[in-house]
Amino acid sequence: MDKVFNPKAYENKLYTMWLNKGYFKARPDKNKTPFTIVMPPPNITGQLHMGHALNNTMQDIIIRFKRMQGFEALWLPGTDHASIATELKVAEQLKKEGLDKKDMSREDFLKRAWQWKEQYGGKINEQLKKLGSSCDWSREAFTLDENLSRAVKDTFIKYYNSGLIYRGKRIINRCTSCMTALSDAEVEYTETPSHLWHIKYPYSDGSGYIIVATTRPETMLGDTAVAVNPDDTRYKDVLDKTIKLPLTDREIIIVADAYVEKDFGSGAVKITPAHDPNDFEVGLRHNLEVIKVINDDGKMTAEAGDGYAGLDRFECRKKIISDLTEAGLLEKTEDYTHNVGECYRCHTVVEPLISRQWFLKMKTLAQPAIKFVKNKKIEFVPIKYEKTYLNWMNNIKDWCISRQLIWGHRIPAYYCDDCSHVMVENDAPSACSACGSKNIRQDGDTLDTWFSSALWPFSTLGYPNKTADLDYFYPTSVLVTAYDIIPFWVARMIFSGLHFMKDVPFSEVLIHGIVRDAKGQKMSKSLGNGIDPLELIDVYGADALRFSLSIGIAPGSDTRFSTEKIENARNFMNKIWNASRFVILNSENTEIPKIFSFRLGDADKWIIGKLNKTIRAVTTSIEKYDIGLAAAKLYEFVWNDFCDWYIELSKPALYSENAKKRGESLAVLNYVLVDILKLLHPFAPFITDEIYSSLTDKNLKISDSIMISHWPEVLKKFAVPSKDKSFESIMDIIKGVRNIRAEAGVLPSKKIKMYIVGGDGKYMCKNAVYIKKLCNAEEIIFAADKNEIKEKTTAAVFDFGVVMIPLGDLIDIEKEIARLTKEAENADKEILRGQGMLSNQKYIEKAPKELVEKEKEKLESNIELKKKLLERISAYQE
RNA sequence: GGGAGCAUAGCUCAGUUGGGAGAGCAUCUGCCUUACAAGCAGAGGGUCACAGGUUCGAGCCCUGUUGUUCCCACCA
Repeated sequence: MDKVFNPKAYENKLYTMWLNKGYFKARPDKNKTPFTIVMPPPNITGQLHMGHALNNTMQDIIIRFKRMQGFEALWLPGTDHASIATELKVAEQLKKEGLDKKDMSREDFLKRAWQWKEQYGGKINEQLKKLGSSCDWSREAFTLDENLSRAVKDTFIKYYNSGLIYRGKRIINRCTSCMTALSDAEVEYTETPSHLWHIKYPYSDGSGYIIVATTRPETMLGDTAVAVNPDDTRYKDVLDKTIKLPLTDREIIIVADAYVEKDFGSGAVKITPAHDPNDFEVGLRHNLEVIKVINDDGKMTAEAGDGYAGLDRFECRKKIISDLTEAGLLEKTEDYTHNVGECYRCHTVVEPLISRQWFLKMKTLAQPAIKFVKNKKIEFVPIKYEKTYLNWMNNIKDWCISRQLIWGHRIPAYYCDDCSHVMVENDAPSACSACGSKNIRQDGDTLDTWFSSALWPFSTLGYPNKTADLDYFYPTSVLVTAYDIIPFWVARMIFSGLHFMKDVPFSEVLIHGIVRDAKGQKMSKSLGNGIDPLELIDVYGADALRFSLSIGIAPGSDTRFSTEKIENARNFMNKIWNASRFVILNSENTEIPKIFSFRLGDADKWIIGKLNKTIRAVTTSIEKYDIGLAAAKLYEFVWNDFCDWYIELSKPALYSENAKKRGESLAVLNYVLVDILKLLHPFAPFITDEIYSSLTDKNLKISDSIMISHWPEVLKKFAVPSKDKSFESIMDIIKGVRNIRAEAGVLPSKKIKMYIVGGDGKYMCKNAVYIKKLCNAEEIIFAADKNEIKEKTTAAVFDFGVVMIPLGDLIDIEKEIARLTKEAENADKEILRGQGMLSNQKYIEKAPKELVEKEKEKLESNIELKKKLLERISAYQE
């Protein structure tokens, strides 16, 4: 083993070894229980960020744990084609070469897109490998793969044939920059300061005007009515009037509709059915004309009229305002802040406009998706996210699934140019099934990327074919993802899985938070506060990064990342490295007996009892997916119990001449160490395997790699640490003496003499070697009679007795009395508290018996402690 | 407008069915003690947001208040 902890020396080597040995591979095995995780596929455009690092660390911890527990553990990786994001990237690249997507054929563009994918698309997978991800790369999937594309076509056709997919003209969100429709989920709203313009709409008969308020005056060119609330008495008499729509030569009507709020603005609303979802509904109810004045590219259409047609929508807005002002029709302009929808990819303001698109009907699909979650066939961890999910599912609207993009799954719909017949089929029909015409063309649109992501848990396992994989690994076990894509992805996988597989896609959904920076801000490109996980791996090592992301996270909560955290994790790795080095170096050339073939010492029993407790805590915590707690328990055990105490306790034996004692001590050290490495392996796979391969104790069952070793089990014999003269009392003495030494300013190198008065002399005598070593004492006199101690001493007082230390001139009697008096006061408080509780009849009756017993014991020990303290104090005062 | 969460040490956060408040970092003191100074030993530091209630007992359960964060809806 290297003297210095240096993760770079072994990380790549080990990963290659794991890959070559095929440890990540999973295959159906009837003798084993499957445990499956499908990786949330990162976008091919993606660079590994801290969110990925957290997400994949959690999955890797779970999958490595289950693998060690003996499950057939499959972690299935892959990437998502990310239509919008990729198309943007490719178009950008083309632009640099002076090319324009618009001038290219579909085939040429696709060729470039695939080239781009080959060149840059695999990057993120290489990054995931650096993190140590133990996924089965032989199964790596891509949403545009042949198999997955077949699944997309198959499901589209099945939906269509069962009437769940329809094509219709609806208001959709249009990104005028990406030039495509977006689903509701793909629109992000941000509060934006703007204005509310109050416009006078004159009646045609010249009898005055009605005032309407709007945030989007340019849409007035497409107004086909003004609506008022039917109960609004102010407008009762104008309902049969018409309005001369300003800046146009059209006359529009006034309708009464309950959608209008009487109390907002003037109580009259301009209705633009082509550019607002609510207006569209009003239009349907009143049979209004639909006039589209804004085009797919955000420019005004010909119908906007002379002077406006061809203008950009925001230019048009300015012109409308100035024209209205000129005409004296602008009543007032108010400052107004409201939510404006933006494209989630490029942040262009989305334009709601009427358009013919493909939709998936959601109401019927949502029903089982709600039921299975409510019945706990799918459980959210933590449970609170069930509400987020149900809230979304209960209020679901039809899903606009068509996109005006090239990079994606082309919609398998064909139109007859002669009779307009629509055919939805797997392969292009050669002739129209209605009129026999050969003039057939395929729909030019592709599907929303999330349509293929929704099939991920079964498309990656072979669907639509009935494969052995699908049979064995589906439904998958747990889905691990951040809360921000519950609607986008989790919800859609659930209804898709239920519809096509007739079974849930996973039985548990583990939701984690997002990684924020040290100040608690979201990491983002625009803020420039993102941290590159690869740079962290380079500096601190992958294990440190993983551990810093695991420790102290609470399920479902956001976590802050800071250099302090990863430094602390790195220090922990260093600690493990050095503790292991200590054990391994001492084991060299030593005959080590089998553990339990000899009588364990009290310290050994203590550490094995602690180990047992840790095994149980870590195992149950990971099983509950409480990764943060599991990591914290391990940290505490390894650093505080094993390193700070047990290794120190083992030194007297290791440095003694007694070969038998040396061997026995090493047997325990190796035994505990190997379990520590195993427990830690899911969190820190590299360092644990590197150390594991250096272990030399032949009694340990060492496999080729810790990856394929067995998860530690609780030893029944030590399940409950024996309550005897528990070793903790020895530790208490050590702590007490160390405290006194520090307080009195005794140099650590100075050897002291100790008298122990009272207590179980035999037990303490047996463990004297530890006290001596850890207190740096040269002489301990047990069961001393305090009357015979003639030296001036300072004392550590316990309920069982007193430890007296002659410190000569270092002793300050005044301070000593003050310290002991304070301790006595504390003991007194405790006594009063205990007596109060125990004299409470109701407490005695209702509290659990063990607790009352414990309370009694405590009271007795405090009374004893106080007595001893008072004795000491009076001895000083004499 | 609807919903969810959070409020505990200077900072970041744990706290498992209610049974004497914890960790890491930071601070202070002393140490190169042959695994580790990326370390060791010791110390200080909290009215568990506020007000009520339930209980023998509340950081934890209930009600309300205040502050704060997020999600959904998108009233022009």
